Amino acid sequence: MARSGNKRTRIQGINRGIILDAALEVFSAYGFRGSTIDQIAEKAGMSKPNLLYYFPRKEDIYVTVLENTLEDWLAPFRDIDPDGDPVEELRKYITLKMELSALKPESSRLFANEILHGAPAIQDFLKTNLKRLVDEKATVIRHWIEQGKLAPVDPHHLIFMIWATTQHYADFDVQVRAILPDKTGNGSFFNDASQSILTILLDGIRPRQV
Amino acid sequence: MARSGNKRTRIQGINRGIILDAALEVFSAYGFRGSTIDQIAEKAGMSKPNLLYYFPRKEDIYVTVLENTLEDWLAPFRDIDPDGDPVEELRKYITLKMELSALKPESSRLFANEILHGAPAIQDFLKTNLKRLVDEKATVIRHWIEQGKLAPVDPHHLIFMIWATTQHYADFDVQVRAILPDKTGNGSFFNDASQSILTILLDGIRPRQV
DNA sequence: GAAAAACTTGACTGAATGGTCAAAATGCAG
DNA sequence: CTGCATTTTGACCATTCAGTCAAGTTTTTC
Repeated sequence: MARSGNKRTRIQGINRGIILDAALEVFSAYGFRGSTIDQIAEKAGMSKPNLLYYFPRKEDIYVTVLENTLEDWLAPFRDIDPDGDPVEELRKYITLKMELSALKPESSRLFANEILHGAPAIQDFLKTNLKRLVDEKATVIRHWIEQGKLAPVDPHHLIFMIWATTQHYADFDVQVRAILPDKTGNGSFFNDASQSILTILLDGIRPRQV
Repeated sequence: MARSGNKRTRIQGINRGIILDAALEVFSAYGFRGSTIDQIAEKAGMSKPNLLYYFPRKEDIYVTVLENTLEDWLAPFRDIDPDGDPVEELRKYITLKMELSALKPESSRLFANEILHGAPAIQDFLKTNLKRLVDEKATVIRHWIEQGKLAPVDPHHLIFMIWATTQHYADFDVQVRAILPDKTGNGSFFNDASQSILTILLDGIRPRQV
C-alpha cells in the first residue's frame, strides 16, 4: 500500500511528482471545485484509480500542492536581512517576488484562489506561522524606521502593498495583458514592472520640491 | 414568459433583484463552479425552477451579476478629473476604492475570481472598454507628469499598483485579518490602510534627505 | 369577477464526477 | 525464475446538480 509508514518507493516518488505538477496546473486554472480528478489524471498521463492510489482523496492532492507552494512563496520574505540596507533588501525582495510571479504564476494563483475563498485549508497557517513571520519582519522594518533608514510608514501596510502589487502581475495576468500596450515583447514586461514599482515605492509620486 | 422583448413586470423587477443579490453572495464566496443554483435559490427564498424562470441558465445569472458589479467598480476610476489637482484626485480615488473594498468586498472578490480564472466571461470587455478607459487615464497621468505635477512614473504600472493594493484589502481579507494585530476594532482599519497607502504612494519609503 | 397572463413548484431526468473494487500487470528480492 | 508486493485499470456505484415539465396558484387586465 502506498504511503504506509511514509516510506516511498522509486515509482511512488516519480508518480507523486508527476501528479502534483499536473494538479498545480489544473487547480490553479479552475480552482478546487472547478477541477476534476479526471482532468488531473489525464494531464498526469495515468488513470483515475491509479491517481487515487497515490492520493486517496481529491483534497489530499490539493492540500499537498498548496503546502508545497507556500514554502516557495515565503522563502524570499523570510530571507529579508535585518542587518542589510533597507532599500537594498526591499529591492531584492520585490525583484525576487516579481521573478516568481513571472516564472510560477500558477502557484500564485493557487494561493490567491485559496485566500479569496476564505482560506479553508490554511486558515491556521495564516494565523500562526504567517502572522508570526510577518510580525517579525514588521519589527525589522520598524527598527529601520527608528534608525532613520526608512520613512515612517506602517510596516504591515507596507508589506501588504508589496505583496498585493507583486502578486497582481501573476494573479491578474489576463487583465494586465489585456490593458498593457504590447510594445514590449513578452520578456521585458516583468522587468519594466519591477522597475516602476520600485521607483514608486521608494520615492513616491509627489514631485520633489526643486 | 419572462423577459420576452425585455419588458419587465413589477414582480420580475423585484425577483430579479433578489436573485442577483443572493447570487453575488454565493458566487463571490464559492466561485462559479463551486456555487449551485439550489444555494442561490435558497438564499433568495424561492424554488429552483422559479429562479430558472427568471434566469434560464446558471451562466446568465453569473454574467448579469458580474456586469452589474463592473460598473460600480469602474465609476470612481472614470471620475478621475483631468483638470483636478493630481494628488487630490488620486487621494480621492484611493479613498473611494478603499471604501468600496470595505463596503462591497463580495463584488471585488467576484471580479478577482473571474480574472484569476482567465476572465472567460469578460475578456472582450477587458480588451476593449477597459483598455480604452485605462489608456485614457494613463494619458491624463502622463500630462500631469509633463506639467511637473507628478513625479515621472509609468502611468500603467501606477494604476495597477493602486488597483492591486486597494483590492487586496477586499480580496485577501482573511489573510489581512489573520495577520493584522487587532488593536483597532473593525471600523478604523480601512481608514488606517487608506492613510498608509496614500502616504507610501505619495512620498515613498526612502527617507527624505535632511 | 372572469379570462388571460404571469408566476410558482414538486417531481423528475440525464450527465458529470468523486470514489470503490476486484482482478490483471508489473517490479523486484532472493 | 519464482513468489510476493507494488502498481495499474476497466467497470461500477452513489451522489450531486443543471435543467425540464406539467400542473397548480396568483396577479393583472378588461
